[in-house]
Amino acid sequence: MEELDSEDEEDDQLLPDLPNVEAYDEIRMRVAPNPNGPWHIGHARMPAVIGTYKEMYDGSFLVRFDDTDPETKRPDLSAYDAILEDIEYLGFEPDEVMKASDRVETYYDHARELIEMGGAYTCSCGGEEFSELKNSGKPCPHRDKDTETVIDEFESMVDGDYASGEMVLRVKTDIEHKNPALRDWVAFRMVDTPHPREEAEDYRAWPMLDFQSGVDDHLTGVTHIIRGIDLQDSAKRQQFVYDYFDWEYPEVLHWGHVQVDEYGVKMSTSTIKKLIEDGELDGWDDPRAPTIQSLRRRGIHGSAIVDAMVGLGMSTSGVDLAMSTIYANNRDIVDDASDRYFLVRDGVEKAVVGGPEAGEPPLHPDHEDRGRRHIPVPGAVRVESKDVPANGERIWLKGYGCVRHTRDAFEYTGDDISAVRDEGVDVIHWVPADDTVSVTMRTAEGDVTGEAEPDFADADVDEVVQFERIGFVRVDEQNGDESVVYWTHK
RNA sequence: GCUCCAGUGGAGUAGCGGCCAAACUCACGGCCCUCUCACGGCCGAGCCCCCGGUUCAAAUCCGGGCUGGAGCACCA
Repeated sequence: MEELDSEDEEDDQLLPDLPNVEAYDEIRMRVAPNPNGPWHIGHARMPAVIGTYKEMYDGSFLVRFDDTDPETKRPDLSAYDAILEDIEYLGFEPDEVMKASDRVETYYDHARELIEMGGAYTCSCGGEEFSELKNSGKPCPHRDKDTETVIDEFESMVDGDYASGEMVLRVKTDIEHKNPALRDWVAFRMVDTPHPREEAEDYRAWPMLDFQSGVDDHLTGVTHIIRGIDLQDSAKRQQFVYDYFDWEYPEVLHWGHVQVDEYGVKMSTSTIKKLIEDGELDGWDDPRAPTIQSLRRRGIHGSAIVDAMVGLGMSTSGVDLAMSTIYANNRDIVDDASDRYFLVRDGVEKAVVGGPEAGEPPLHPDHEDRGRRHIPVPGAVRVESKDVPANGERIWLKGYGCVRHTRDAFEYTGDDISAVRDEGVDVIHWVPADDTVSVTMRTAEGDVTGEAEPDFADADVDEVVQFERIGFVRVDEQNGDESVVYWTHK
């Protein structure tokens, strides 16, 4: 019974326990992005889960930019900082930051050591040629070169004496291994294109992910690796290197791919980059882009994203993340603080006959103490065309009173709320016919324009407000009678 | 073809031998509250992929199948 009680206390933990935590003094993890662009929403899962585990175990994590491909997945120089900013916005602080392209000499040293141990060989087979041998479980003729030749050829690789494709260094694994994915994989290859970072532009022999990452994980004391199922075989590949060096492989967990609904744009860094280059998107923070920067500009809090990502758990199957989950999380955070205003899109002007000179709805229905807005009625108001009642019918202008649609005007019929409570009159939002604030609302479906009530000019840039009956928005620009807002969610 | 991995309401997760004709979050529908279609409250919705087996007892264990995903790159 005592055992049950003590277990109950940890019953509501967010994520399943990491394996074998007792074996380590400190749980250490890493986030290893390729800096080929700012992050899309799916990337948030890395810091969200790893950061949460860090908190659970009072551990640490480092950010390591795996930027060892200057060509195919060429690093974007601005992405290094952009990614670190994304992580900070999500609410996490890395304990350390490093770049693989700063550590190339370390990889060379380990390659030399591996060669000395007979664990690697230089190979000049063409890709297809080798693939055929490999698939039939046959070694290539280079496999049995003597160590000296291998060292010489590797140094030539390091010196940049070969062109791309001429020579690689392979790890000697098991050419007959039942899983073809593990047979004698490439550890280093030649790349003609210089690395975009000045510090690394002279290197031509670049390590492949499995070598670089395997060496780094050990050298940086990583105890737990969490990565996608696309890297399922990586641990098994890297195990060969670990065996040569007599290292202990960290614990590994894999998760499936995250798919996000609601976007027309494919969630891939290269796709988004192309759309921006082609001018289809205005930038990484375009509201139509499925990126972290975009959500940020829309006024979504990092923790709303993090909670949704953590909620996906650690399943290895592919998962669909509904944006509505992020929105619901964010609404929880934002609703109480957001002041209310009226915005009328697609407005129709109606003269108001009779009635007071202004309406005064509260800034927030649950917080009368915040005060009221003042919306003048200069003889006419503007309402959304879909809200105009049929002729002869009544409608309640929120914070103002009841009007009847007669001929082409609104005739004031009083402020007895029983019209709404007992007689079923609908309540709508409205703005004065003049002196409104022109608003451009940027949404994932494109820009929407409208007129906001005068007091909306008081809303500060960066503030999240709710346009009643429309949704929440983040104020992006305020210029007196003109304003740009970004759609947050309903 | 070879090798891995997974399969619980619309989405996600939890449960991992009896307390489970299944819990939670989001979505959806309905009702209530409300001068917002926000917030809040209540209700609805699953034969736990299939077939066998083990067991007094299976969503939970075992075998087979089916379906889905991933890898077999000089990408990460």
